[in-house]
Amino acid sequence: MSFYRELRAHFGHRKWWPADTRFEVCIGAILTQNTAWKNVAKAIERLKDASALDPLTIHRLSHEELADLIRPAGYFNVKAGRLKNFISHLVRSHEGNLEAFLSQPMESLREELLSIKGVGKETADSMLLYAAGKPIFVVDAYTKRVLHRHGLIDGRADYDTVQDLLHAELDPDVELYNDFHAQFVAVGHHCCKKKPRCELCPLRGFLPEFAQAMPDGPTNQT
DNA sequence: GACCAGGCACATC
DNA sequence: GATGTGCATGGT
Repeated sequence: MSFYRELRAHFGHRKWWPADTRFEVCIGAILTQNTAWKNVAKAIERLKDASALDPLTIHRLSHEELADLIRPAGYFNVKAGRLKNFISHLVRSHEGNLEAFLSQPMESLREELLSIKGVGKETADSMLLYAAGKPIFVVDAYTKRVLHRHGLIDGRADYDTVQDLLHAELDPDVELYNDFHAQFVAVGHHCCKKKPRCELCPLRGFLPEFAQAMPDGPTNQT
């Protein structure tokens, strides 16, 4: 869709997610819940420095040790529990083998992820798209804010509504979903933060008239 | 010193 | 089912 083309032309390919391994993507997805990525990066760095960025090592750490390592990411007690929940599930159901866990079909994998306490829709979908390479669109605060600021969704639209809209508009293409979501984050950082429509916004052409055309418009041709 | 940042589970009505 | 609250650090 042209909305994506504008962003892509402005920001270039974003090459997401910022992580070296699939496991790091999963850990980052939990740590970034309601938290600035800068703080998450610090926490991940601390895990790396402690040689603790792998399932079995984290599984063996005490709650206190893990919480202390991820302290910079905030909510460290909550998140230590959530990381433990995720890894306990991985160890119990797949002997700690993340590749095996992620290689199952998307539907059952999503259901399994959502059954883990501390993994909600956004966290599950981030893991599905960016760690497992499944074609599912990640809806986060940036996605909603940018779409809302440009008149494409209602401000109170819930997760499923926004995701359904994107799925209906776009071909189920992992590369597209990957980079498109990253573009939302880029424009969210860049200029969609406080001002509804800033002068520099690469999407400034997409205002109400486009919004009206969106629901049933043929916007998914590349 | 407020206010915000790539959520989620749980309590309450 | 909708709405409110706790969780916490670090940057602006």
